[in-house]
Amino acid sequence: MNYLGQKIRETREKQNLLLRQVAAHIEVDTALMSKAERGERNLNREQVIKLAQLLKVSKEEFVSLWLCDKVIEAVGTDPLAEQGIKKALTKIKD
Amino acid sequence: MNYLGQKIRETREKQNLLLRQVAAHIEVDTALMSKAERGERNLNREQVIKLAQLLKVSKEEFVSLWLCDKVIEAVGTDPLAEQGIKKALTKIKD
DNA sequence: TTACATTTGACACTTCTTGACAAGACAAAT
DNA sequence: ATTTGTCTTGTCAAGAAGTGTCAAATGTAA
Repeated sequence: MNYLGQKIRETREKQNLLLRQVAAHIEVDTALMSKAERGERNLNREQVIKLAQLLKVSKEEFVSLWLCDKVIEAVGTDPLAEQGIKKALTKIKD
Repeated sequence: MNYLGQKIRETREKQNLLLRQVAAHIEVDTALMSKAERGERNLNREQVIKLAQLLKVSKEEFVSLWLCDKVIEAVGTDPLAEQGIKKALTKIKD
């Protein structure tokens, strides 16, 4: 499960781009790109932004999805996940 | 910055407990407990729960603060942090 | 089959985390 | 001024986790 990865794959396929091409654009191996799309590996902020540019999606959308995935990974499957996230949202607004 | 750590310290001091005592309760070094209260080291879920019991605070409060800290750490100081957290909150409700 | 795209597992390498220890800073009391 | 007790800081080694690459395996279409 990985929202950004899904989005990247979906967008990439819509534009008939190969993993190889997308991987080249951020200068990583195709294998890594494959893993990133399936949520097996994480990308860094710079890579996410470059991908947004290549795929002509707003940087904001990709970066916030990327952060979203990080948040979800941080709370895992904890029963109190929702409360934890809510608390973080409240605190961060200061 | 670390909300759970602050809360632990505050509660511990109100009850006149020493770092040493609290540390002993979760079987860690005093130095580590000191760092945990100042957000320099992380505790694990079990330790957080044990501390809640010792300090007579609800487990839910401590665990959700602990998750809150993890979320905030995950998004860092990213300008899109708030959006990322909001997105995660939406997605997690399914 | 052949050709090409993607996935998988293994690997080296680096960075992060963990718990432990010793030494230092600090304050209170004598 | 020295002792005592609490807390903090820096460092260390072992283990865990992350990063990117390669080669082999799998899938897919002509």
